[in-house]
Amino acid sequence: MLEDPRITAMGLFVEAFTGVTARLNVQLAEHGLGNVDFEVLVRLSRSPGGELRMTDLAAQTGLSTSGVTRVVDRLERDGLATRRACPTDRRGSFTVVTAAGVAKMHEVLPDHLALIEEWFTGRLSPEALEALLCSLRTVRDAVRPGATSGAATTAAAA
Amino acid sequence: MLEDPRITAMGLFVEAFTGVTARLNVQLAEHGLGNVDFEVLVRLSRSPGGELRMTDLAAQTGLSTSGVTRVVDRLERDGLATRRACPTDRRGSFTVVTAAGVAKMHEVLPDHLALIEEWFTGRLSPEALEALLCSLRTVRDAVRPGATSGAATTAAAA
DNA sequence: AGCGTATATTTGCTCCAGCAAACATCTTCA
DNA sequence: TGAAGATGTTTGCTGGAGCAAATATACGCT
Repeated sequence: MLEDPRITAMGLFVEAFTGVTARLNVQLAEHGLGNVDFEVLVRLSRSPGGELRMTDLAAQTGLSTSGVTRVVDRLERDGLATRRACPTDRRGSFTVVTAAGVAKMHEVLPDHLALIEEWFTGRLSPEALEALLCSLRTVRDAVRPGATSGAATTAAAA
Repeated sequence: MLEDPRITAMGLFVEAFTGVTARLNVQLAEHGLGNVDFEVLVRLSRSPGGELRMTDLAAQTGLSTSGVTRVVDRLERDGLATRRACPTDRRGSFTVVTAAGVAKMHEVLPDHLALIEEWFTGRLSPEALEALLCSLRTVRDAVRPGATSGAATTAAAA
């Protein structure tokens, strides 16, 4: 049972994924960012107005709401984002990426993209990559029903 | 730059992987296991004699050595593994899976395999799965040079 | 208007993992 | 033999993330 092909498949998934992210995290750490912080900044930067509700961030990232609170605390401490009160619902907050946050993205992204290519996308033929992404999309859609944050992602990919 | 296909590809990788592992972790948690604990138990169970050096566990799992110390502490506390002094090198320890540990595996694995199939392997056609695994193997080999723990894994897959 | 429930965010507490230092033992080489 | 350095494991400390409770606000119904 321990040699079941499903275990093997999952093991490969784990090793490939953790291996790639470990490489990327090294670079992010050099810029003083954790992977979570980076993901949040990317999502903010992609959003119209550069802002998102805390709740939406939680849904998109898969963090708990308290997790989001603390990520945004860090970003705010480092001047990369700010909170803005929601005008129509006084319970809510927007997180807004600052100019410094945008600048940080421009500083980090080129190398980041190069690393993704070096360790992931560039290792596969265009056809293999296309097939891989298609399969990953299938799995993602199964496993993350509400993640229509991916709507933007998916649209961009199409 | 934020819409770069490489970002999109990586995003898909992240979402698919974290989505699947989140599903699996729910089940493991029901049995009182963290994903790390489970991985260690699997690797021990697969090894001849059901034992591995702490250092080898660290290399195979990607944990730090102190991380391994504490995982094994937990397993030992729960009776699922034991330490055995290395007879030829008094600095070293083996971690040995106990009968209870093996029993736990037999208790957990069937459902675990079913979940892998439900959320991952079963979502793809056999050809697509084969292609996916091939690509993942390519990436894994690039990104984890020494991970010849995968030797066992790879051999089993072949 | 006013009560009860639902929703958005934060805070307190706890667990888990990494790093660096401590410690024990081994190895090498003079 | 006996130091100096290498290697295997554990320990102290810190930061990050989740859960559940606290807080603030909104909404619905009478």
